[in-house]
Amino acid sequence: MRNPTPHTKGVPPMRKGTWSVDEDQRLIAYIRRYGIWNWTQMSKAAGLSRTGKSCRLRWMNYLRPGLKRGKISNEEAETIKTLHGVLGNKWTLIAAKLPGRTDNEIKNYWHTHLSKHTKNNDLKINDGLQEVQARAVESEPKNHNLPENGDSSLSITRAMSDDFEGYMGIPVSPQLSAVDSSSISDPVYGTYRDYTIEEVDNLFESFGEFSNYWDQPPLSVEDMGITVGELWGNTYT
DNA sequence: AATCATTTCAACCGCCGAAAT
DNA sequence: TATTTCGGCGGTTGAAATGAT
Repeated sequence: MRNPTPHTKGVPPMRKGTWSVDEDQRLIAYIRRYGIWNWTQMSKAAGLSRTGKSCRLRWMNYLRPGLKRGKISNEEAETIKTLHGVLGNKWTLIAAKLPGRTDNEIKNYWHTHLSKHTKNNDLKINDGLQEVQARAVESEPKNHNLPENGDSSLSITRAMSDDFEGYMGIPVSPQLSAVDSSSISDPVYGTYRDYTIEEVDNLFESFGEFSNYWDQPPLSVEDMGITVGELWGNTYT
């Protein structure tokens, strides 16, 4: 754990740096049990001394189900190179075309493997770029159901991303054409959702044992019944 | 085997827009 | 309406891992 935050008067100290196994277990167990609703409150309820942002980042980039973790394949690298040529540093949009990869992972890969080798690739795809851009602008906003005053630049970027599959022949996973961060599929536990506050309140009311949850100390990791080696069927250190 | 240099990548930061208060 | 909070994004950092000497 590098750079621990010094205690500031009146402000609870927050942990920073590398996540411990215990912290991972707590976050996973909490989300398995209660889902995702408010990262700041979830952190407290799970007994973590982490900011909500830190929890969200850890979950999205490392703990959530469906991440590949392995090396970027040649095919994936080609997709990243090509899409980056069209979209630029739109890491989230590029990641949406690569199943199981995070924007952070792709950004890292770009900087460490590709950024210095892209001059030729940029030239190669430049011919197609203008046509894709023109088509995206022309189709905006009527094909994307945007309000009149919507963010047309973002829509155009999305349109270019969608169109690029057809234009450049890049394979796109069907499930990713409509990636929605509000639902996450887990082969064992089904689908998680981002709950609204109302939904959480209703949930808590409907389950008597949770009605006084906020007054209770967090469950121990043992009570949560999760051990290292069982996390999403993977082992990690 | 020891030391120094380079690379990798997990996690932080600041900024911003949207939603809540 | 103004302010605060939250979460998403892209840029950046620096410890750990890996490679070179």
